[in-house]
Amino acid sequence: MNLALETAGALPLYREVKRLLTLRIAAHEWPPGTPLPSEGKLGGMFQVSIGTIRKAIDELVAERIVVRQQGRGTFVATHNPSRLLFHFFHIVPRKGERQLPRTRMLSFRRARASAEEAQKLQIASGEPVYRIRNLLLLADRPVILDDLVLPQRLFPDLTEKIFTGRDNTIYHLYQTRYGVNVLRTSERLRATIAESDAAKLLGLKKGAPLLEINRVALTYHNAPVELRRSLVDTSAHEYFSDLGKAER
Amino acid sequence: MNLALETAGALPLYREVKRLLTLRIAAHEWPPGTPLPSEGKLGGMFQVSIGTIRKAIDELVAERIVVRQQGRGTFVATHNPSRLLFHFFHIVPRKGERQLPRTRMLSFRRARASAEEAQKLQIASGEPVYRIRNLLLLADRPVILDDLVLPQRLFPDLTEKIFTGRDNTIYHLYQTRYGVNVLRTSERLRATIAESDAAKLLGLKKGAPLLEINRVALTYHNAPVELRRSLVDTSAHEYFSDLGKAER
DNA sequence: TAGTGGTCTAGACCACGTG
DNA sequence: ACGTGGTCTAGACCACTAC
Repeated sequence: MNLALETAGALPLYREVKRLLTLRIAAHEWPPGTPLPSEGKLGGMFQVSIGTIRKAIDELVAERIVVRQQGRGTFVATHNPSRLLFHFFHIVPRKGERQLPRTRMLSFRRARASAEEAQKLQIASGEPVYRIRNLLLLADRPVILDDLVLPQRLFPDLTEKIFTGRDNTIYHLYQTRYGVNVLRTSERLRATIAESDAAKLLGLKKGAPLLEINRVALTYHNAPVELRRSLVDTSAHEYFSDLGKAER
Repeated sequence: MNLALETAGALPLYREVKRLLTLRIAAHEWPPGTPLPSEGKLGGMFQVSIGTIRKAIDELVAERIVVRQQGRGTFVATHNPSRLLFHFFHIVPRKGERQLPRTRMLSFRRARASAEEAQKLQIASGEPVYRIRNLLLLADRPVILDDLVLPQRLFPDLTEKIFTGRDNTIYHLYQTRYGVNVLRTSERLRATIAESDAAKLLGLKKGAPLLEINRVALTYHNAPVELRRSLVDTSAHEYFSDLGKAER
């Protein structure tokens, strides 16, 4: 009964429902933290059975776009500290419990995207970007040096003050102030050697080994929204990767 | 209608079906590569509806224990090269297509598990293990130095000859000869510095940066079956991690 | 043509959270 | 008590594979 849908071209009904739901979530019709209409109501809206709605939402749950809570409803995912800790922050102590870092901004500049950055961010070469350098502390010791590149277009009025003033995570800021919801990341890691400036900031000798992480953060429809290069002192911490648990 | 199941203790029916299927797969009732009975037949065997069977198999598919093929059947997963390449081998060229490595064994020894190894492998300290050192080549150049630790109990008659003689991947050998099916891995990464022996084997200067990967390979019920420490020359290669696509 | 998995429906009942 | 998601069922039809 795809009365209201029809637009589909050989796409299974539940995929079409999923596509429409994702579009409306991305358009902030239901902002992060708010509940979707109940499954029954969605079935009425789209003129499909509740089973089809459930199958569509099943996939949104698997992609962490929404979160189900029995007895309460289905909610658009938000950037709370625990989500950040488990899905986006992979640096853990070699011994002991994982913890969230404190951030200290070192610099905030406006610049233009290099050809390589533009390609990775899927913007035009030379488009305005922010370049931000942060030092991340774990247990009050500097462990990570982050260099971020953000398209100015996505974060129009971002200032050093706004960035520093937040009392929550960076991705929470992107989400609440700019409606940019980071859903997943793609990372490439390699070993490198501390240059003099990184060594100084991390309290290491020049030539010490560092873990370099090049990250692209992605939002709905896998659109890139942030580049991040992290240099990590792995003398007391590690990068944790629990792959294959159930990806797609 | 849980006539034949009953054993469940507040466990949803489809989870109980999944548990029983996993047990029987792990017991090699249906070896890797063979099809399960059809969904209809399984429904009859367990006295549940086909929808419940499908939900159980859905989760087995998500965990890559089985693979569905429309029109053919549902098959127990096997270690073919493409599966290895995409799920278990994360080293990719910084530029260019990913490729499978060639392996050259450097040493094969029988030894006893250290306390730390025993703990990670969930065996008794001092239990017999194999220690194997391999050099992995990509595009005919040495890139990875692997040190493996395997419990002898799981691989009773393993010899250097068997290990070297295989013309397939290591995990394929575990599976076909010993019925040990590696399903997922848990890895911890850090940056380190090449010692003299590693440097020599990888064709690097002593003190060059290396990516160190400590892996635990897991089979059904998350039982550990192999420890592996890899040292990777990341001057021309990287570790690729596409996290958050849809894990659980 | 027969058998397999893939989609979709409709309805019953359970478990949980809130008032 | 009510509304939410969670489980389970039964049956129809479609799409693909093999013979």
